[in-house]
Amino acid sequence: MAINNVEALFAESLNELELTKKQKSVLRASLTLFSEQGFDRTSTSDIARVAGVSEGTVYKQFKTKEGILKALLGPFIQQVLPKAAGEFLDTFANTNVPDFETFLRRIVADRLTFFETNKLQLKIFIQEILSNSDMAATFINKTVGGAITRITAVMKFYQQKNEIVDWDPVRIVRYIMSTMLGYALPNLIQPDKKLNIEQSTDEVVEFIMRGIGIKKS
Amino acid sequence: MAINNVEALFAESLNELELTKKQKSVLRASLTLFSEQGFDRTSTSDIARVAGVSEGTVYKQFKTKEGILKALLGPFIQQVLPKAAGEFLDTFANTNVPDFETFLRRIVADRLTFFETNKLQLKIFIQEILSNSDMAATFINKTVGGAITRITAVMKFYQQKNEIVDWDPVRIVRYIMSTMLGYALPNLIQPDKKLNIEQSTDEVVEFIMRGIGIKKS
Amino acid sequence: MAINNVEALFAESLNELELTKKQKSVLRASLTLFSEQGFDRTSTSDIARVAGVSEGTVYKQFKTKEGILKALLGPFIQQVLPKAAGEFLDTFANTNVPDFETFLRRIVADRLTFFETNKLQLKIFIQEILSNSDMAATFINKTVGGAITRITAVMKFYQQKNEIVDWDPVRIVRYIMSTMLGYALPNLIQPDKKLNIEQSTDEVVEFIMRGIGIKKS
Amino acid sequence: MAINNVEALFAESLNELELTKKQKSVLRASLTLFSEQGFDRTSTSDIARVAGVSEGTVYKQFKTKEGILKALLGPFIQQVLPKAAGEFLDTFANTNVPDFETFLRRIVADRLTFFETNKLQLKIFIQEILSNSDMAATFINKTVGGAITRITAVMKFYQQKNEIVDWDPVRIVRYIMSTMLGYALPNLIQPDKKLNIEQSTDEVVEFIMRGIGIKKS
DNA sequence: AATGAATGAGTCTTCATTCAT
DNA sequence: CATGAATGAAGACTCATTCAT
Repeated sequence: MAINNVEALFAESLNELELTKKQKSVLRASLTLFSEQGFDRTSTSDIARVAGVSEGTVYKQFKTKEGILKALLGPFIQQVLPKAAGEFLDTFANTNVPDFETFLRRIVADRLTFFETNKLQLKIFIQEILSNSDMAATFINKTVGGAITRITAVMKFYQQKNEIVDWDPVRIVRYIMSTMLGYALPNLIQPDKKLNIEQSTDEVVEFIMRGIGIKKS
Repeated sequence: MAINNVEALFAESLNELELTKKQKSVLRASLTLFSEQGFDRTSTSDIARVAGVSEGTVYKQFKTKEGILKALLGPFIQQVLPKAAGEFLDTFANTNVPDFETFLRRIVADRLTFFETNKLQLKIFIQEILSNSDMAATFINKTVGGAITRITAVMKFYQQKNEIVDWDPVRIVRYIMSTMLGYALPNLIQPDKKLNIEQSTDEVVEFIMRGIGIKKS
Repeated sequence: MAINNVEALFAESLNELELTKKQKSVLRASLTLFSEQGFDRTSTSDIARVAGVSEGTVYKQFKTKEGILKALLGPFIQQVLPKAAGEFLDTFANTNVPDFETFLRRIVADRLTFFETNKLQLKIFIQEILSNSDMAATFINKTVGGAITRITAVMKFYQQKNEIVDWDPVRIVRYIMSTMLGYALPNLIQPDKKLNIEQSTDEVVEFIMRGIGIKKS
Repeated sequence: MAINNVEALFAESLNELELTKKQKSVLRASLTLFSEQGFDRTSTSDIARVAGVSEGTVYKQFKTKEGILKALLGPFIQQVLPKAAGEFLDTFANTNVPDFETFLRRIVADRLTFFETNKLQLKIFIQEILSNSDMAATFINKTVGGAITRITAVMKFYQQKNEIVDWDPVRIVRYIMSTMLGYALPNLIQPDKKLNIEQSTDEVVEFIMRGIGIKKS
């Protein structure tokens, strides 16, 4: 069964929910099971068993199985890009505008930490995006669109300062993201392995700076 | 239902099968449906309907639903990395060893073409890898392991020629792959859009060469 | 779920119950919901919500969902026929025995008023009788049987006075009841429409008197 | 769960369905069970067991439990009133217009036979009408409305011939129907008892003719 | 070879009922 | 007394798979 109201995914927030201990246990069990086996291969009786509650309890707070998915992914999605964008803006709010490498390092470290913290949600999110075209479309429209505009502004700023190459900002963002993804992806497939954030950040920044930076003579 | 014998996925090859017109139609329908909705959200009756055959016919050649998946992914998986590795070896078989950029351009163009051609299989493959840990483990053991060894040799070769930075070859391969992935991924989510192979190759190579290349003075 | 102890339905009386404001609210909500959607399509949580109480409160007074039904129908059933029979007896207690038309008019007006007042209970009662054979059997045995005897006596009285045709009293009662039913039934289906008691009584009596009356020459 | 597409009930006809032996068995079992226990108190596993088939088979032809209900009631509803109305028209197609008593006797015998033959469907139909307001509304709009017009014409015809009293035709029809109902209803509650059509018809006609007929002097 | 009716285990979901707070 | 979280037994429905025709 496909997810009907993907819109709702982006509207609700987990924080607003009053969750009892058992209901949190349901979410924890669902997070594990969905990420390990996928949404469709996880039955609600699996969830109940792992959460140590009855199946009825699973449905008390989350009216449907999809409801659990929404409760898990909603807060996640709201932070994937928006927070990054917020970070950019905060950066400019500071009078001390950093050089691009400092800026990049901050972003990369922040996002790698976010990915590592939300590894399981990210895995579930990707699973859904690959088998639910609505999900993908809505995500792109609601989330990606707005972020691109702001990020582009940042890139142009550093391009004018002649710190990075004069490529299409979208292209630059693509490289930053895909390089980070190169470090994050293997950990999605084997979630028990932990990402070394510091080293990864150093490596990503080193590579990206070579790839798009401009050496001042 | 999880896939039981992932091992078998790597053993069988579609080529060995004698397929009638109707059976090919079943595979074509399955490829489309699996990639659009995911394996679990696709029912065998969906497949039969889209393929224009009876459900009985679906089960004539492919004993189970998983059998269809194996028939689709088996040949694909055997080519994801192995063929790339083969390409490397062929390169060395030639006496005319090219410079790294030429070598890189050939690999990138080849793999981007492969991804574009096998977009749907790739999408299904990723879906499975994310919800079937057996699949991931077997893939890594059987396929990735062997490729790494050979690729490492190639990288070291060019490092000794001082054409690329002296980083861990695995790290370099990670960047090459993730940069390509940055171009391929959006097309997985929206498979109707076609990748401009030439331009993408140019851009990938340009970025990678800046990122890991060493300018000869 | 079928009703187990229909017997009990006829034993208990609502009057014996001490009902708090909230419990009356439960009964009122149940009456509305049962009559609109039927007993089975009404959930106890619906009742609790409409009554503005918690589900626990619903079960405080009425041990089971069937208990609510019994509380609603018990008093109703005890009045459907018995009171009519009582009416007959009272009539004879009077020394002024009325002519049949007067007698009939009194009965019809009384029963139509009763139906109109207890429209919702009647609707629920019919629903139950049609899907609960125990209910029907018990009702006939306990309630109808006794009434018939007394009513027969009344009919024979008027037949001997040569006011009505000499048909089987059961047949005559059938016509009286079915003619009244002809006016009551449409209002069961559309309970918001109100029955015009006076006009209906006039019409019923006019028709019945033509049908079974004997003109004195 | 209420019935969603009552409209469909009136559109489809059982005759159009190709039913296998087992599927007919499902309908037969459903007819019995629904009429005995009611729609809601009958589970699909009950139906399967009584029909001697698997639960899957129940759902092969009738996509939902409601689908079975529609298959049972659709053909019934199309004949409740329409056929009666058709009968009237056919009567007028004959040059030998019968007197009202002959006409009435024909109608009553026909409808009592219909009720007796379709006793179980009628019982189910009434159950549904009492717990599904959509059902009632649609039935009245689609079926009753049209019939009234034609029946009214017939009544006026006999009124002009001075054979029956000059009451509102709707009122007359009400008496005819409710008197018949008086004979049919007890058999709904105890469906194993068979209605004596001939005697019932005689009695109904005798009573109705007294009630609305006009004696020619 | 092909069909599609038939199967039955398994899934999501509802709901009457209980009980700790 | 009142609450509502928790339970678990059904119930409607799906679907991979089989097999007689």
